[in-house]
Amino acid sequence: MQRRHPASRTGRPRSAAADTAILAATRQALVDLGWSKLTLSDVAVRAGVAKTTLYRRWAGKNELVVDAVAELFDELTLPDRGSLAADIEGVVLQFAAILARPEARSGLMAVVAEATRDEALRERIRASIVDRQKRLVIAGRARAQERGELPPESDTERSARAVDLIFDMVAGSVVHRTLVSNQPADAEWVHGLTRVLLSGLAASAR
Amino acid sequence: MQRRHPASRTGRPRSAAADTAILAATRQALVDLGWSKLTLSDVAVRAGVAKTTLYRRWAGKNELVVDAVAELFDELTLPDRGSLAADIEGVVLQFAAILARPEARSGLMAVVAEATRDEALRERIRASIVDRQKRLVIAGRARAQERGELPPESDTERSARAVDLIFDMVAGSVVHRTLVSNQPADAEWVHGLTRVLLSGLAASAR
DNA sequence: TGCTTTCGCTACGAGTCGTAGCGTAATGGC
DNA sequence: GCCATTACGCTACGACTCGTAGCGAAAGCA
Repeated sequence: MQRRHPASRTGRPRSAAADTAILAATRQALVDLGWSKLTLSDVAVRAGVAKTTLYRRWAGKNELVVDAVAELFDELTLPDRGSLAADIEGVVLQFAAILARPEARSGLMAVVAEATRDEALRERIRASIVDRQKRLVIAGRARAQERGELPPESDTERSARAVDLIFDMVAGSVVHRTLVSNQPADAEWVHGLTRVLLSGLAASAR
Repeated sequence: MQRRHPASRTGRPRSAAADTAILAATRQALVDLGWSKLTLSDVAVRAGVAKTTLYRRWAGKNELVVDAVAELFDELTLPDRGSLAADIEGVVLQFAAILARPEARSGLMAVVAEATRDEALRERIRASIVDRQKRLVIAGRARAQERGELPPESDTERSARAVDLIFDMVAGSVVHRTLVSNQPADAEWVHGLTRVLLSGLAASAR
């Protein structure tokens, strides 16, 4: 994840177990305390390591929480349910389930907020969360094109723009529903979202 | 905005000019310092009031920034451009312009993040920002139904769900595009968003 | 002129931050 | 086995911010 000396072969190696414990402790602290009251001292105690060890590995609270939250989204998979609509509903429901967890809710928005004034942090978020999960949109789109549900797209630039748009729409809608409107992204809501996404407002209203 | 004694007629009245100055100073501090480095002491100096005055009027940083940011969104209007698509594009571009301003970027996401662990703050955000702007969706939908672009809806509950869904999709998409993907919600992007919103993915891809 | 509330100012204890310094532990090279 | 190197645990520290208390002065209203 963060190798400063790619070929550092001498000296005592960093404890991999400490990484795991620290990231887990960070998530638990997010659950118990939330972003604003989370302190690195507290995380260190929970993880059973010294506070200085945290500062040796991460630049600060922002970077630590990004890494801790990023792991949450790695469990996302794209199920094959036979149709584009069903595939979308499946992955969106997984995404919603993650966002329902308190460590994701309080952590994700906070680092995004911090990132508005920190270019390096933005890049870290994009690399370890956003781009990492964009694979789902790409795979789903390709599968739908194979099925004939979406027309094939030869222009790679147009294709990239479409993927970006879909990702912003899907992720943005679920995040806004969950964190701003503060209402559950349950099966019924996801069904409505999928219908609008595929057929548009006029058609989905019948 | 926050009248503790609705009929307090005696004593020295609170300075309305101070409110204006404090909220403006808060926005400027968000521009200069961002959320995390913004302190109430600093805002007090900028506004030319004592720090204690701030604590007499607002419970803390969260509530102050919500009020300061909420004013930004009051300038939103729904232009009548003749078609639903054009109306949507118009209001979304306004929304994007506000979100491009640094005081909105750093303030909005931060208070939303804080609100994940603060029910009262969630309610304050919902009342002074979300529900307040939902009027735009309701008005735009009604106008489209008059034009015949959308079928009329008699069931009020279904109608409310539709409004909520549209609001989450539009606001969420723009916020995600602007703050997470960190790319401009320009005319071309908004055009693509509107097309998917109205016609769906399959149709919009042609 | 009194009564009431707000305002500006100062001072304060409590808590957090990030770092420096030091001795110890765990590797790989020789 | 010994040494160079790096990571670790621990303590202590100055700097900073927080939110509040206490006071006298100011600005309204009767």
